[in-house]
Formats: sequence, structure tokens, C-alpha cells
Amino acid sequence: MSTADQEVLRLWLRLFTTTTLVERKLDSALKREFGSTLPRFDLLAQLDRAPDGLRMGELSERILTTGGNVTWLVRALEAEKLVTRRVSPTDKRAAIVRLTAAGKRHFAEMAQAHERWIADIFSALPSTNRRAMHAQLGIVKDRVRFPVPTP
Amino acid sequence: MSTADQEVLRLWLRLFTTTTLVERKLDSALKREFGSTLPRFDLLAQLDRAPDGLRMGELSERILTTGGNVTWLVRALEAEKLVTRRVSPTDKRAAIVRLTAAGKRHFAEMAQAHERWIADIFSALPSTNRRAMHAQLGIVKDRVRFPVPTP
DNA sequence: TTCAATTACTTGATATTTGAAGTATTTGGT
DNA sequence: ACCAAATACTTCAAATATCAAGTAATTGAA
Repeated sequence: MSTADQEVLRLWLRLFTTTTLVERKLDSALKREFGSTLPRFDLLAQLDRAPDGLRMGELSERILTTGGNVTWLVRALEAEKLVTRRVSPTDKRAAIVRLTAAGKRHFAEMAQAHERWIADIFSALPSTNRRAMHAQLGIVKDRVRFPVPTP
Repeated sequence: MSTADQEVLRLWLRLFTTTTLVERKLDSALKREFGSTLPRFDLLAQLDRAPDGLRMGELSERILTTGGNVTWLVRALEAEKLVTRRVSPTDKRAAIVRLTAAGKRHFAEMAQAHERWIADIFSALPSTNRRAMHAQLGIVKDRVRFPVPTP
């Protein structure tokens, strides 16, 4: 194993560890302060940006989870009266999910705290570095999404 | 919400998305090629670096998961004859987990493929940038692990 | 020494996530 | 118009993860 290989493995390990630590911190803070979780928050965040609602499939793509899981999550949020679900008028197979007024309020509250937590963590980086990291992660992301064909 | 806040939120979102995509890719490749999973691989990787074995608690800290989950994972790997578990001679409460010979072989095989996948993804970044990113992630990680006391 | 507090782990109940298989609807080619 | 293929979603079982409570062993202070 070459030195460069060692290096990329260490980079991936650190990426994984760091992200997991942030995730756990956010998740436990959301639990503690709002009785919610990160997956729920992420789903609500997508809906908050989509005033016309989103279809189950769109949600599933955006929060990077399976269809079955979205069905499960939406059902739970529906039971809590945070979202509604209705059949699409143009495609009876599709369900359109929207935030309720209560859902909007609940999300807004959480988003404010969430933003503080994130700012607190990432403001440890100078702005220049943040931009650089954002760009570099973009390269990695594209590489995973659009793999180069094996020669 | 200030521009800087927007910026850190976007950075976190990208960090999360990128890591999740890589995770899913590795997990599905491990499933497809070796009938294993990323959590199992991570646990075996820790043991591979620890010739004297690790206690359950140490494993749990290193792979960032709960004690109950480690108990579950180790039991599954034990059933597959990849690890053994024995009571610590110095502390009868503690269990020491080690790789079996078969476990070592199995891990070595997976590690080789794993390394190729990682190298393929991250070699899209120039070496200089990789080092920079590693350092910056270190700052974030420390910030999460050792939060500054609220003023 | 003795025992309350701590530590290391397991257990059991739940929660979440996945993946495969099933249902209903829509689409595209004939 | 017709039907096979594709699409959108749900369901169900199994895998994985969390949390709280329980057990056993160790520690440390009186």
C-alpha cells in the first residue's frame, strides 16, 4: 500500500468520523431540546423549501434514504400533524407531502437552534477554508455520483 | 440569517451529503462483493490494528456506536467465526475481542478492495488539497469533541 | 475490611433503515 | 384503443441501532 493510499484512507476516516460526530451531536440536541431527530429535521427542511410540497420520491432522493423509509417517516410526521399527504391530481400513483402550519412553526423553531449549533461548530474554520472545503467536497461528491467508467 | 450562516449551513449540508454518498457506495460494494457491511468492516478494521484485541468498550468508542450495538455486532461476527471473545484475565467484567485467523484473512481481502474504492474516489483531489482538507476536518472534529464553554 | 459508588457489559423493548416483493397507475409503442 | 414495460408508492420481514434497566465485578474511601 503506497503512501498516497494511506493518505486517502486517513482522509476518508477523518471525514467519516467528523461527520458522524456532528450528526450525533445534532441528533441528540434535537432530541433533547425538541423531541425530534436529525432525519425528521432533514425531511422537514426539504419541505420548508418547497412551498408546493414534494412527492415521496423527491423526498427520498433529497434526504438520501430509501422509499420505504420515507413512507415510514412521513407517516410518523403525519401522526404528529406536522405534514399532510394528498394524492397528486395529475398522477394518482403519487403522493404530495406538505408542511402544515404547525409543521412550519415547529421547523422554524428547530431551524433557528440548528443554525446556531452549526455556526458554533464550523465557525472554528476561517471563511476562506470553508469555501475551499466546500469546493473540494463538491469534487468528491461528483466523483461518487458520476463514477468514471473503469478502463 | 447572515451570509456567513448560510455559508456554514451549506458546508455542513455538503459534508453530510458527500459522506453519506460515500458510505452508501462502500456499504453496497461490501455487500455485493463480500456479503458484509460497512459497520462490520469498520469493527474488523479496528481489531486488525489491535493485535492484542480490544475490549467491548474500546470498540464502541472507536466505531462511534452504542454498547448495545457492539454486543450485537460482535455476536454476529462471532457466529461467523471471524472474531473471538474471552473474559479479560485482569478484569472479569471485561470481554476482549480478537480477530480469528479466518477473520484476518477475510478482512485483508476486503481491505484491499476497500482501499481501491477509496483511492478511486479521493484521488480526484490533488494531494495538497487532501492534506488541507484533512487538517480542516481535524479542527471541526476537535470543536465537536471539546466544545468551548458557552460564554 | 466493608459497602456504596462506579465501571463493563448484556438484555429487552423500541425505533429506524434497508431491500425485496407487491399494488396501482401511467406511458409508449403498436 | 390495447397491453407490456416502466413508474410511484406501500408493505413486510429482516438487519441495525438506540436507550434504559439490569447484572456482575471492581474501586475507593471510611
